[in-house]
Amino acid sequence: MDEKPRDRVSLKDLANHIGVSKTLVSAVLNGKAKQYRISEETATLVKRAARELQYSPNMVAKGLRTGNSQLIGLIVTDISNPFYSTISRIIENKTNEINYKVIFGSSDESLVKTRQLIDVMLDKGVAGLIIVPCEGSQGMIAELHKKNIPVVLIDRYFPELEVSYSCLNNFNATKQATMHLIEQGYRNIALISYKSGLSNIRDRILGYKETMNNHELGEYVNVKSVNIDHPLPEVEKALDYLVNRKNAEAVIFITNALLVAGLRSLNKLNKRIPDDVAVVGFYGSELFDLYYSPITYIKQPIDMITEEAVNTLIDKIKYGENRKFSKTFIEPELIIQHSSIKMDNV
Amino acid sequence: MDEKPRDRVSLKDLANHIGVSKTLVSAVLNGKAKQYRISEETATLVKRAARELQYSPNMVAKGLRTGNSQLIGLIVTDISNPFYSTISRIIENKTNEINYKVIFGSSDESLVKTRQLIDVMLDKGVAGLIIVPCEGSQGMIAELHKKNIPVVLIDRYFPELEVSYSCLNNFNATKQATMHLIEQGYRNIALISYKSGLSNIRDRILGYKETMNNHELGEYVNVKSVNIDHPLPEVEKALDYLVNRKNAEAVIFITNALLVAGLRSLNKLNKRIPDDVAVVGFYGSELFDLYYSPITYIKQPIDMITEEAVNTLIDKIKYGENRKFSKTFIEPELIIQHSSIKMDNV
DNA sequence: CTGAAAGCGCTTACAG
DNA sequence: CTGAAAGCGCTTACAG
Repeated sequence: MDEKPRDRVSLKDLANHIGVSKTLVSAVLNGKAKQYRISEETATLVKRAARELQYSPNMVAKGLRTGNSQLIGLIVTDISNPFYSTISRIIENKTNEINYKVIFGSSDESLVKTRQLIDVMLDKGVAGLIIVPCEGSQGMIAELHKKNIPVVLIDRYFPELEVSYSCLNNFNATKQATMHLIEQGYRNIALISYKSGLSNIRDRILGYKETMNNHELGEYVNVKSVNIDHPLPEVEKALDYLVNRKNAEAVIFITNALLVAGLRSLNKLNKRIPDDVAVVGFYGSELFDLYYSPITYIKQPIDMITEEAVNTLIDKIKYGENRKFSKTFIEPELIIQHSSIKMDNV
Repeated sequence: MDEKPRDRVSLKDLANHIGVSKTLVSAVLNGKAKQYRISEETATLVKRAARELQYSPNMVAKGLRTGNSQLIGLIVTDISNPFYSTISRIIENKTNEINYKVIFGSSDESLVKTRQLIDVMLDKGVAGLIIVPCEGSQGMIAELHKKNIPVVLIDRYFPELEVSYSCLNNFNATKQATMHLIEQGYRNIALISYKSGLSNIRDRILGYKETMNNHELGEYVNVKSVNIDHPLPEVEKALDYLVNRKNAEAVIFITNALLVAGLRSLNKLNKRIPDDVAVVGFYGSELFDLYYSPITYIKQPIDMITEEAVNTLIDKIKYGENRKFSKTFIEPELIIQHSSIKMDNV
């Protein structure tokens, strides 16, 4: 109950200690000594005292006065998901360079949570936001943009919005994967996806479909979309149907979680990879390299995607270029391993 | 360059709009209407206006005035590490309930970075800190505690410090693992560890050694400690030595990263699990269940460890109980799978 | 070259 | 029941 004060020394303390005004100290410490034509000696005096008394400015007060909080808000789907925690780490590194800190929140794909997160982050005075937008959040995003709050989307975008974003080229991702399987000699190629209207999912499906059609394999196009919350049972059912009934020779899983569910299911169905069915995954843990059949997967250059997003946001914050609309698609890379190699060819 | 103002309505705006004082509005909105004996009608009037004008308080200003930032600082080793990102998520959930946000930082086991992170977090006015302390950081931690800043350690602790912490019972973790292997009939059991003086590593080694000694297997005690930065080559060398030269029948890997390196190495050395060598891991990804020999591992109840840490911190913040010293060890759980079963027994 | 004053948006004694 | 005033720790015109 008795909260002892944390005896930090304030600007005032420091000024009193030296016997000058707060204005002076503030100017010196903010590197404006020259601009204010403050004498060398006074400046060094102030700097030394600041060091000796271990003065460090109260950023809250500074933020209130200048309107600059040096804080960035990050809203992801779930920080405990390795993909998003990797993004977080890269954002941390990039923003640390310019002395910003990031506060984060997980939306769990919920509109309500997204709204709450945006609100409190704004209340905390974030200078800008990096958001992995959930389905149906275009209204909120547009609103932010209209209020002239710096915001950039990552991982997903809304084509109808002129809000900057940085994403994987998801269309090319599944195009590459499908091409690779076709080149291997597979014809009956299926794809397992989520029920979702998000841009990344949509583009991944599109890349697959168009590639199939362009190779006159339209008759084999087969997309099974499962529930995002508990994919396992539905993935199992879908695979049973695709492999046992439709004779699918290869399956593309368009997220990491779907791949995990897929591998479990294929084991259960007693299907060997790639002998019974070839597999291509997405993103992927290094652990898939240790699998009995190392998994071919689409690699996302997360660092490039994220760095682009951060750079864009910083530009907006620093130069107020919120009207500048930048869209970035980073190209994927297909890592070919054992799981997608047609054994007949070997 | 022309930064448009973000036209948020302030307390003053709101007060002027209704035609009352800021004091009044502030009191009502903070639920102190009764305390200040403000009439029902005025109160409802204020509340309605607040809603209509979409007033939301500037937490920065509020924080400056009250000294309460509603911000918690979290310092982990690396936010992109799944173990720490899971911790982050749990902290997020717990703190959201009481309207706190968390700002995070990764120390990379570096004292310099830890120091920097602590400093800026303090500058940002965090109400308290949750820290995974790196080796040699006891000085900084002690300093924080002396300054009466609420801090609780997680995952690791310093026995010489009276600073609250919440950790796994690491001693029992390896004790359980070792016991299990002994019960299976293994005698020549080795352990692979990091070169580190951190409490969690130390306790894990201790649990193994004591258990071995208590079963008169002291002659087999064999701890190989590798460099934390690039474990793979050293793990491979260690395993070659342990298995091929010392005839180790079972190996305990005391972190997730070591296990991954271990599995890679055993593949390379053409050793089958558990036929040639039994394996027990730590923490563990769900992907290990999919391995050709599903891995036995020590499970950390991360949620319990983390929730305890958060609760402790919140108590300190709310009730100023920084003198209360709480140490918590959460018991591990051994998940027994295929990799540690002695085939002779089957 | 240096300082007094106002103000960022709040809360909190205090007065009436 | 309500409001004027001071102050949290800063920065920034402005005056000298």
